Amino acid sequence: MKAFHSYQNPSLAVDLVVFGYSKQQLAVLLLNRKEEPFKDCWVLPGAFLQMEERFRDTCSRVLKTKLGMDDVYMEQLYSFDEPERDPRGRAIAVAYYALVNPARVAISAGNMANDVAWFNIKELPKLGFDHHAIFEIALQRLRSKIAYFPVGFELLDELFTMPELHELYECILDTTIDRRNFRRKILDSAYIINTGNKREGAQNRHPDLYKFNKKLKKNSFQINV
Amino acid sequence: MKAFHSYQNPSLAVDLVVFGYSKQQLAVLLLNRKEEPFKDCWVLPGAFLQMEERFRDTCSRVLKTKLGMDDVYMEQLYSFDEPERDPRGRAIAVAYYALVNPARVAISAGNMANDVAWFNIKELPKLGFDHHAIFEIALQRLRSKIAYFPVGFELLDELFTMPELHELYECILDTTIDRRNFRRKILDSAYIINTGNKREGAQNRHPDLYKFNKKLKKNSFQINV
DNA sequence: TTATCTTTGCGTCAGAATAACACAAAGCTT
DNA sequence: AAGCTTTGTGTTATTCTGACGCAAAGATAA
Repeated sequence: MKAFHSYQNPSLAVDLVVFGYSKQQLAVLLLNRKEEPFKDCWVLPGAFLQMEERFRDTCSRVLKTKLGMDDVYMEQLYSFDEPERDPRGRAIAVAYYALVNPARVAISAGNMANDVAWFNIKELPKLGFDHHAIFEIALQRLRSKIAYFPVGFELLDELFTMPELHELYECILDTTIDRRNFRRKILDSAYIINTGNKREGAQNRHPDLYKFNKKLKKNSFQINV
Repeated sequence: MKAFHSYQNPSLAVDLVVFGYSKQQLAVLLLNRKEEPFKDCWVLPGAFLQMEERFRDTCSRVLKTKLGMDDVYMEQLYSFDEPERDPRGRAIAVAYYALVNPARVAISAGNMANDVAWFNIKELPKLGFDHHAIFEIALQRLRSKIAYFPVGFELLDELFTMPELHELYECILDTTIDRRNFRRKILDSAYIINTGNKREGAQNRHPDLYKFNKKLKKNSFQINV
């Protein structure tokens, strides 16, 4: 990262909006910057592209170093090019969003201290650079995507119950959805499969455990908001 | 464009998929390359980012020089980073798609000769670089977008008839749509306004002339394929 | 002028999809 | 065993959709 300013071409970085769902809350992973500019500000994790590295590889590298994670679902979001977005000079950012299950993530001890943290999306701090705009677009994309395509299970355990999936949707879409109508739509789409087992130790009636159906019957459904 | 290879950062270009609709055909604008690599191949128009230039500005510059056009509807599509996509070296392309009304376009005389041309999307030549992949993604995006959001009028004259809009949809979605059901859906969405005038000189019954409604009642509709 | 044809505008109707809601079974607590 | 909460499974009224009929407007030809 020695020559940040290339005189010919803008610098090229990847910024990541990492969503995690835990305890009925949607959270995003932020990093506390230790350098100027935006020292001590919270920002999205990111990195400059290395030679011969693809966007996806850069993302994986960040996820591995910051979170110790492999095999994360991610999708390209948008490329940001406002000339003033980085006070150091012209910098292009290709934004990706990722979905992870925080339960499976071991944030490395070194970072755990206080420079990496999950924030509830409704209680975000002020973010450095243009990262708030990036976050907003990511949230918007996640919301529209989850309404018609099965990405929700990326945020849940391998086995999950119908109420858990239902709560996830209500949380992400920030609305109430009729439990019974939701159930019908999801089951009709064959997006999930009933394993026949039940979640033991639940509070009252033990709900059925489902898993994601890798071969979808329909390739889409529609949860209206 | 002197230093194509920046040793630190990949070169950064914009590629444009320009769609035009004319004579009941959807066409895309291609350029015949005069230099290596891919000399004499058809490619998407594009340009390298200049200092302090934003993606959108680069697009406008290309549209202005190649087509003599201003004020074109465009939208960012995706950023391409395959290391092998440009044989000269690492090159990132930010792809945009644009919608124009060819009737309003005067391709400048110099280019008109034989290096810029419209191609029906069903009769595309072999394209240089990874431009076929870019085109495919653009077409896919246009199709999904037009099915739920009013972008079609960008391809038509300011005043248009219901049969014209209907044909546009059938052409882009590459399917047949019941004329009467289409009419109902579009009118229900309040996406267009009946001007009260009729297209004179039409073959038989003179159809009503509509215009785009800038203040939409509903912000979406759904034309199913 | 009248008959005929094509195109366009408007309406109907059966079936599907949806929203709102009732109810019972399963598992806790007392 | 009674009462509570949670979960699974209906039911019903309404809306939406797809398939289609029909008449008005304009052109053409007898």
